[in-house]
Amino acid sequence: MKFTMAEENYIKAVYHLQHGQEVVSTNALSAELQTKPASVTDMLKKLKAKKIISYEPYRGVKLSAEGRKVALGIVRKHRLWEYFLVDKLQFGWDEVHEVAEELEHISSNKLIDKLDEFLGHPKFDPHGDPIPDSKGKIIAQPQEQLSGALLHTPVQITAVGSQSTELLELLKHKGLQMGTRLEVKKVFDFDGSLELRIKNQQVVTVSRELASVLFVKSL
Amino acid sequence: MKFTMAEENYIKAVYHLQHGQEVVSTNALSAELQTKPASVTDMLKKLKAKKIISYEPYRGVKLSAEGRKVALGIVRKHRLWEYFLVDKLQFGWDEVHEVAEELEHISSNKLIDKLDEFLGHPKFDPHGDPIPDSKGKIIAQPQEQLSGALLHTPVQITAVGSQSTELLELLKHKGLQMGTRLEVKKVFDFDGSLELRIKNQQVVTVSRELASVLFVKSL
DNA sequence: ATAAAAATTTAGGTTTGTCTAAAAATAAAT
DNA sequence: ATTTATTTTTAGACAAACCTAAATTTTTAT
Repeated sequence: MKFTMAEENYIKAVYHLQHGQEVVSTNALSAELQTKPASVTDMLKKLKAKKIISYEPYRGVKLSAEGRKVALGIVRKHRLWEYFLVDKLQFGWDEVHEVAEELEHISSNKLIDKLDEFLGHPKFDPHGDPIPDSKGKIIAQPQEQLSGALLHTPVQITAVGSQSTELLELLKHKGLQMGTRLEVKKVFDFDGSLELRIKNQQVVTVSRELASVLFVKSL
Repeated sequence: MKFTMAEENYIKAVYHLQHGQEVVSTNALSAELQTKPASVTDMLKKLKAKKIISYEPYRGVKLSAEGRKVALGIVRKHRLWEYFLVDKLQFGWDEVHEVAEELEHISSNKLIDKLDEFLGHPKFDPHGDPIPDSKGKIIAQPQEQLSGALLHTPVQITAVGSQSTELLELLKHKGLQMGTRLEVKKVFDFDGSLELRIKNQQVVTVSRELASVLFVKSL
């Protein structure tokens, strides 16, 4: 089955918002896609007719098995293109998201499989998110939040929870990126902020909000 | 100024059809774009309002200076992507056109300039067509038609006049491709067909129609 | 120079994806 | 358990890009 760009964007949005949630609300989609709730309702009807989602009025929406497959295909394209942009074209990891939003809609499967091969079948994109393989298989990462890390224990940043330019700008400013090694020096209970030491050098403070979207693994 | 995909396709079509011609007709665009003449008229009005073309009802259309710049930008993208597909992803030169038709609409200028650099600033695409540089400068190739080549004079294929799958399929079948060396052995006045010897080996016959869309340079 | 043919434009519709405003359903609060 | 607030859906419109059918202009042929 073929999909328009708009349909693909809705499918991808449902996929992302479904993480953890049982169903996704109309308003959540409206916010994610920057459209009005009424427009979301229209599209949900259309996707339901195509059996991509299951949806009952007022009851929220979730992807069907077929829909999940489609979503994983789009996510695969998005992340492979991001890897390409950073690894081959020397883009900064914080400036690839928007371009990949366009590239992910190029339809050729042959293209994406050849790209995958050219890149050496990478397993993670530049933000640390796993790349689904050509069959839609995706490595489930045991995402450990920085906010839950032990004190004085060296960890490494493996993923960030969003690709908003605002977040990426903040990380850049603080000198944090994928693979950065650090340890938590202090936790302030008042506001949940953390004091980190990066590579045994600079000390930076991160807010509770920031710490909750940074994922790490112990070293 | 920004353009929709449909607008870009019209601009590119006018550019291609304008080659040699003073103005381009509505019907020519309709045929090229596989749409009805009435649809073409609608779009011409729109592009005229945007000052991309000059157009008077019933009088045909041509690109404005601005329109030419836009067209060259699209052509540049198309040909760089084709080069990428063949050179990096190992696509056959006859299977890249359709994918490039999609990729040429990706908007990021940074992307295309980085891609250009990554590819080593190629001057010609896999079909032998020149690639405009980032300023819109394009090498005018002195396109010598095979149908006008001298007998028994070694020449090399430098370009093909169209990217239709039909043409590319035929070339593949005959064992002809970019860079193929050959010489014309005989010209049949009856139907304008040519007998060629490829690399001093096989002998193939090509029709007048085919010979007129193959471009060569003397060796 | 007219009549016939071809090309082009106009007029009026359709589909996709969006919107606003109003109605209906669900959830929250007193 | 009502009332109030929030969420969601319906109804009706709009722009983009296409279509068909009919009218108009230009070109070609007699």
